[in-house]
Amino acid sequence: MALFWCFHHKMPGGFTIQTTVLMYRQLRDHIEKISPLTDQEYDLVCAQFEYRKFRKHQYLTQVGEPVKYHYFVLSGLLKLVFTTENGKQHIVSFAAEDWWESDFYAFFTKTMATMSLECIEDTEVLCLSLDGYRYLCATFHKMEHFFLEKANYGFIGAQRRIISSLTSDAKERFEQLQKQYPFLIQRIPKSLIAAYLGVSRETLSRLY
Amino acid sequence: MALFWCFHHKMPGGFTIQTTVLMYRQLRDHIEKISPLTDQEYDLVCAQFEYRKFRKHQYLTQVGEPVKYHYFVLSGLLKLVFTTENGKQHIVSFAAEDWWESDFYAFFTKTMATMSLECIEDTEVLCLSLDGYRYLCATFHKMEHFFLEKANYGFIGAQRRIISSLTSDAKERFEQLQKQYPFLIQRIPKSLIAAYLGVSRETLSRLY
DNA sequence: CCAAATTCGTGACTTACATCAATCTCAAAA
DNA sequence: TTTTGAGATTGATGTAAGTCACGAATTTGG
Repeated sequence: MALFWCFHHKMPGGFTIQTTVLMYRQLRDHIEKISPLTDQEYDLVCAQFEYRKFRKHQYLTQVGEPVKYHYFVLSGLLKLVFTTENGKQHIVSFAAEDWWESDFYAFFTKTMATMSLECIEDTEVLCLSLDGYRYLCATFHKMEHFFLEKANYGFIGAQRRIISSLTSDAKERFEQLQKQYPFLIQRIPKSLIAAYLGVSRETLSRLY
Repeated sequence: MALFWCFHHKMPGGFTIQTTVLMYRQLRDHIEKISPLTDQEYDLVCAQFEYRKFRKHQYLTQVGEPVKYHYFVLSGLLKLVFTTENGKQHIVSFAAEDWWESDFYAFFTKTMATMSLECIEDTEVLCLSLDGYRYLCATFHKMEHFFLEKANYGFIGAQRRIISSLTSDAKERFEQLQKQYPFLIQRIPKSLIAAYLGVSRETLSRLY
């Protein structure tokens, strides 16, 4: 039952009983910004998710392995990383609270991951399997609508980033990031910001 | 009635009566690769679209104006262009047959366009208004599913392009484009390819 | 058909950024 | 305390690609 199945999880403050309620509220609030649901509907929605906790530096998915889940981030911070043959890491995106993240191509097509998903901080997520995703979309028109809205805005965001890389130099791209996600600059080592912006950490360091 | 409303359109060969049937089939075939529809359903779907024809160099939407439509390309070729203050044009994407294109942010939020959508060739499109889009999504779960699939793959494609710009130099990006859309290289002036790849036309010219 | 505009290629020079390497700080571990 | 290691900074040098300039080839429109 959705209301009970992560009862054993310990909160930072030592509370246990509140956990599922928090998860419940956070995901529900998030979904209901787009698609309000009845209690019964949300119970069925919630039942498709599995709570998991990861520690800093742990992998949620690794290159070459299947991508079993689409992740909703409850707390913490993730990076989606593409690594080139020469071993250089490039950050495709970050994911903080209330963001969805996965290697989508691998997830949707059931192929092996080409990107790894790793924790920058200790992170709590809700995992949604492909079957669960399909079940939600097929069963609840509202949920398909929700995911469509998310996908549309995800696409728009990705297109913005493409425009940014086409039109702006390193300094401008950094300023745009700083403006859009100021909290990232604080929480993340500069070398990761550089790997996201597509510049070397030395160059980024010289931009101040 | 969906079957009749662009009867007056002239085909290249001089045929007229076939036009609507072709449009009918092309959009229907396209949608039914994802979501099969009954004849009645498709009639209602089709009724939301408006046929239009544009000539090379014409604008479908211009910067600063509202974006009234989401466009489905029947034939021809479009470019979605972002222009910087210094007047340089950057190509956000191309759209050929069976592609969907628009300034999505402006379209969905009813704000003014930040990108222009222009014809590279004479182009036939089917125009879908925001009301039409919402009607289709709200009325037909299948159509919401169709647009979700499109949006997901659109996002994946945009993310691929981001990865390409993070990891590859001009030559590699060109080769990737050539591999993925070989027909574009033939149909489009190299200067536009360059504006898409994010290199100067001189540099692109020297890559061969 | 010719004139005008596009398109493409190439040389000379400049620039933004990468790379390599050496410090420097600071916090956590031993 | 000393040690370690991650992160940030700074300098010297190399290189991919931008910019400016010119001209040839091709396409387009009147």
